[in-house]
Amino acid sequence: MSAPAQKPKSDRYEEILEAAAECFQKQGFSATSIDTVARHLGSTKGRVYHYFPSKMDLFNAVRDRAMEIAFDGIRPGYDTDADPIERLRLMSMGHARVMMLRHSYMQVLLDGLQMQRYGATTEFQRQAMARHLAERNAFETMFREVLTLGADQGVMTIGHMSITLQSYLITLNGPVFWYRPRSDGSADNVDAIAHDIVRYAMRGLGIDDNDNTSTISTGA
Amino acid sequence: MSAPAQKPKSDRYEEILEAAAECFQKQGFSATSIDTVARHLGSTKGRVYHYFPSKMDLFNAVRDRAMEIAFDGIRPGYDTDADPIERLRLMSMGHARVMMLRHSYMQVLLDGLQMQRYGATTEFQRQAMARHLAERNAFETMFREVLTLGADQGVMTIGHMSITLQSYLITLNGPVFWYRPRSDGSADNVDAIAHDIVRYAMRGLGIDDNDNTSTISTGA
Amino acid sequence: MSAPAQKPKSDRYEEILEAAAECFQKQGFSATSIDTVARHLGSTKGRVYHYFPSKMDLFNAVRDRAMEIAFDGIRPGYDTDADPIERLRLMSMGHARVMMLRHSYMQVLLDGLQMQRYGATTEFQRQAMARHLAERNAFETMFREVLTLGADQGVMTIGHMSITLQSYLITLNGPVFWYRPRSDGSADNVDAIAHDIVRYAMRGLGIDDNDNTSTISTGA
Amino acid sequence: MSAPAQKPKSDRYEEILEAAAECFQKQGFSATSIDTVARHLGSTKGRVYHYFPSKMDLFNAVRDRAMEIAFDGIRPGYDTDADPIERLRLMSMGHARVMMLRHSYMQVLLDGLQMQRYGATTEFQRQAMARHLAERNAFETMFREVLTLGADQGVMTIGHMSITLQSYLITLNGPVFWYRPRSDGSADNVDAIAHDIVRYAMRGLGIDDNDNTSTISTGA
DNA sequence: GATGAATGAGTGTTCATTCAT
DNA sequence: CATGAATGAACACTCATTCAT
Repeated sequence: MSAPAQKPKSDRYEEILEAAAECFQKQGFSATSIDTVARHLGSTKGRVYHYFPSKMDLFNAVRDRAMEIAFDGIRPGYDTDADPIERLRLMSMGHARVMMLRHSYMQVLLDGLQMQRYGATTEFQRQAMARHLAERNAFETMFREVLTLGADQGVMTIGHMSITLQSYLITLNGPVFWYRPRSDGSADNVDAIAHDIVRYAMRGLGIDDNDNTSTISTGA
Repeated sequence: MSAPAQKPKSDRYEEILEAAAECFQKQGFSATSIDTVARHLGSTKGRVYHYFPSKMDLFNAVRDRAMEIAFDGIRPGYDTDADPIERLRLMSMGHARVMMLRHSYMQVLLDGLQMQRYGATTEFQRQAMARHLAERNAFETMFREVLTLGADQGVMTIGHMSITLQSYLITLNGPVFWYRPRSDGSADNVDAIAHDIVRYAMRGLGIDDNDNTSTISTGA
Repeated sequence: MSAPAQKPKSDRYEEILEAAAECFQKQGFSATSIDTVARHLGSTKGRVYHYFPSKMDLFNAVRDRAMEIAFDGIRPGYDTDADPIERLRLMSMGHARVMMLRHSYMQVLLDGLQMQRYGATTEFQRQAMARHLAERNAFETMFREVLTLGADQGVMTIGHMSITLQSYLITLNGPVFWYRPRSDGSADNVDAIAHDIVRYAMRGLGIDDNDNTSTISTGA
Repeated sequence: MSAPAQKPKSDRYEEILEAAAECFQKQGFSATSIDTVARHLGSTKGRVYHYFPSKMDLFNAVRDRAMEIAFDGIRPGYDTDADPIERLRLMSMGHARVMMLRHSYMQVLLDGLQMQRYGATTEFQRQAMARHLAERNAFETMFREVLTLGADQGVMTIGHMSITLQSYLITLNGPVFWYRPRSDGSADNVDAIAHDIVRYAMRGLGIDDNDNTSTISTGA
């Protein structure tokens, strides 16, 4: 049930990817050196370069993986056979949870979007960037669809679609900026936080569940 | 005394700060070299180092300036003698507008927050970081106050205060991620965009002006 | 016994040698990596290292082979039972032709001579270098012998023997610097070019056949 | 009288150029590291990079300087108001002498010509290469002119012009391959060697001065 | 025999920083 | 004030070589 659809390349590959995700998240692309990643792995650069031909390729691989994870987070909700509000709620909860549970990958994802400025020098890079932007578009479109449906049915209040969509998504993305996973790896009240965020975001669309309670524990 | 509150250091100083803000925004902290900033100024490194003892100090100066700008954006609304909803609206509009009009500085601000780990190597650095975090806290507190007031008066619906506050602020910050200033420097429909964003954000608090129109022009 | 004088090691060995000759010729010793050679073979490094213990050994092997080829080019002429002029002409034609027909190997040979300083680090290396220099000496001596004979018989005009010998040989080597094999592998007018070069070189020794025609076709 | 036509950039610049010429000569382009050059200078890489933006630029600078030197060697003879044979003799003597006296630069020059194979990756590089080839062409053309003149006047015997020209030049270039400057920097019998080489080369064109003596001292 | 993984030393290059002028 | 020179520590990436399989 938890086996990933695509075969996991190799344990080494996954290991490096994970380490890279954490480093890129903690320090950003430029400030992360391949040596840093290698040290994180307890190995030398050579290992990294054996699996990834360049730093940019490594970053792209992390970003691609992150994108997959993001899609996996919303697809169940998107595919549900329900009314737009319920579908949106499920997608949003899925996304908000991923934002916390796969924090490293998600932060890299956002960094990467800001990164058109790092000047895609090579043709290959430009293609990778274009592909990534296309995927982001596809991701946004899934939300846009459901929002449009809700607007048409008169159950959601949407002003300017693009602005509203961006605002809605940025709200769900919020945890990236302040959430820090428990160092002890314990369960955490991720669900409760996600619930609060989604409620706030959906109210912005005029959807109110009249439930004003919060179950977030105040932590340690 | 007609001198402005904070004396404008010197034209040279301001010039460098502005150039640095643009460079840091375009490429991020790590990817920006002092040479880049100097070239942007049409001078050499020497000038920069004459005014700022290190790259980090330059960055801190930009960040401090950005923080000032952010405060300036919300203070008029905060100081207004009006009900919480109106104060919040004014503060939010001010912030959203600054987010677009002073885009460079604001992006640097957000980058800097993610960056608690660019090695606070020196004691001096740690202090600078601490001071900055304190200022950010003060900034948030101004919003928190008004939100608390609104909640107490029953005119705003707030679940978990921290989550809601973060969500509210991140929504206003949204433009940093997708707004690009008109290259021709023309007026732009900043106000219209800000209006839409603020309406969305406030709806999340249960405040609805029932105005569902958008006046955003679709541009050139 | 019908086996050739030097047993052809193995097909694999020859294959690698040939590929290495081409790579070393195209890019020089330093710029050629073992990976490059392997890729040229359509295999991986392992194969190369299986037959040659180090890059330098591979290079030495190519150089040795090149030396053999050079000897093979002049020996028939040298062994001919004829007067010095005819012997010299045959040797020279043989050498000039080899210079074009075995272009890769010959270029490696010249490169190697310039390279007495690629750190003869190991004792083994020093021996290989010494052996190679001895062979080069033997090669030059074959020409020197015939030249001396010609001088003694008064049919060749030779000033300072070493200078003249070096000048004579470098002239024959000329094609290495500008000859490029036809990419379509067609017959080419190698003989005609060789003929012109040899005539020029022999005139320098005061030998003139009074034939001033050239049969070089101007190509496609 | 010995002041160079173009101002000598700066002493540092010249110093680096000279060191680079020696290193490139001794080890070739690929095998020479910037660190090697710096060590040769008794400084660090930084100095080299302060004056030359890249290794390739450094190499190009050396090559350009070498080309100048080569031109300076033959121009007096070329400009002389005399018959073709005398002009050719003067040019050839000049070239042969430069080949020994400026040995490092000249060897780099020849290496550079072989180097089209190092794949000119950047557009800028391609231009530099093209410019260099054009200069080499101009150089060859000066000889070709005089040879054509001599052939027209019936005082030189030239078969196929290109082959003969290349053979002639390669003969003059000969010392690059075997000449080693006296380590004690003493005067050396450069002129005597040049004289022998030029006589050999010109005999190849059917020009004979009937002087068969050599004045080369047998060295230490 | 041959491959893929891994390493460590190096190589070109960048860059923050210092300093003499 | 500002520049140019210089340095040393990184950093991305390459490569000869070794080794387990």
